[in-house]
Amino acid sequence: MNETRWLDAREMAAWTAFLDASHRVFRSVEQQLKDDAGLSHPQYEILVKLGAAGAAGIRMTELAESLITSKSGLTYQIGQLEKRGLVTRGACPTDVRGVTARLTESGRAALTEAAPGHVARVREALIDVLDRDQLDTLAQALGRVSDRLRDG
Amino acid sequence: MNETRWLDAREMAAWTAFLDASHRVFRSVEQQLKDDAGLSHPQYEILVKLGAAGAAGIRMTELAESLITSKSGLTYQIGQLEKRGLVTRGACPTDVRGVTARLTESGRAALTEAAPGHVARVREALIDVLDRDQLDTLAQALGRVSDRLRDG
DNA sequence: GGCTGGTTGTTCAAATTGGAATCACCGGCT
DNA sequence: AGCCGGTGATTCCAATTTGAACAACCAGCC
Repeated sequence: MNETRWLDAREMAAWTAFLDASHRVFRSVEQQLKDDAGLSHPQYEILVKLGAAGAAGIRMTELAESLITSKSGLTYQIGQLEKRGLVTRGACPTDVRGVTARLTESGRAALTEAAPGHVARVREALIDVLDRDQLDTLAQALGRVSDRLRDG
Repeated sequence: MNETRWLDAREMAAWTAFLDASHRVFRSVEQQLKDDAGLSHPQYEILVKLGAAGAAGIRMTELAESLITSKSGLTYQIGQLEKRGLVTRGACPTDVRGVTARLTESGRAALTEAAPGHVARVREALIDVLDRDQLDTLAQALGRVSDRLRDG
């Protein structure tokens, strides 16, 4: 049983800033999307991924992993979006069990409509607050963090 | 209506890394706490704040703000922790309406027990993955982001 | 062919969350 | 003292989240 290596001032500052900023940024983004587009952030992210996937759509499991959410949670949200006509479910060509989600025309329109306000808020909350070097360091550092956790 | 300033590659990289790392780090931390201490991350954060507050305790509203959560959510979680005997509610000396939450002995013990494993996971997921400069930049950049959102 | 371990997506129950409504109280003002 | 807008905390409700259980199916191997 090793002795605990507590966080020093520098490390604690980084951790609390990360915690605090994450909570605040997500809260801010959530608010904007809800108010201006009637979408939750998870829902918006689904639309973005589906938008990028094109006509072929994406498998549920793959989508869940890319969104870093649970499969059951995704099933629920896709259900919600399907009810609103923004998304359709289709059979997967290569696997009978598989389900592919696709954006409808209406869904693509909703995304197009929601995107500008969302980007503006992301700039306001995070991007435009940082300078070029900070952006690069952030991308590199947190990219590394993500990669480690994805593999580990 | 201004034209939308979309995110360029650098900005998009920072945003997606931030999104991705946040989801993954929180998920990892949540998992560790649940498995090893039977606490959710929000609950652990409550214990930490109460631990820092000492015998005087903290007012509910102040605690909610410092945790960046809703008041109703905090009421619920404090209720859960109270059931387990980790926290007590007391009257506020200066305001009859006020409620101050305090850590019990048992709560302090639970915190002491949970802390090492939690810190280890935070290191593993975030801190030890970064070098000194990255930590400093992260703290400075995200600190700035937090401050802006807190005031705005 | 038939078995077996792993995968896919959904369903289920339980826990959590946030916002609106509510009730009691504070503090300044008349 | 009495009024009034604002604050503190809880309650209530609807929406969401997660993991476990489940049923159907894939793929490699005997």
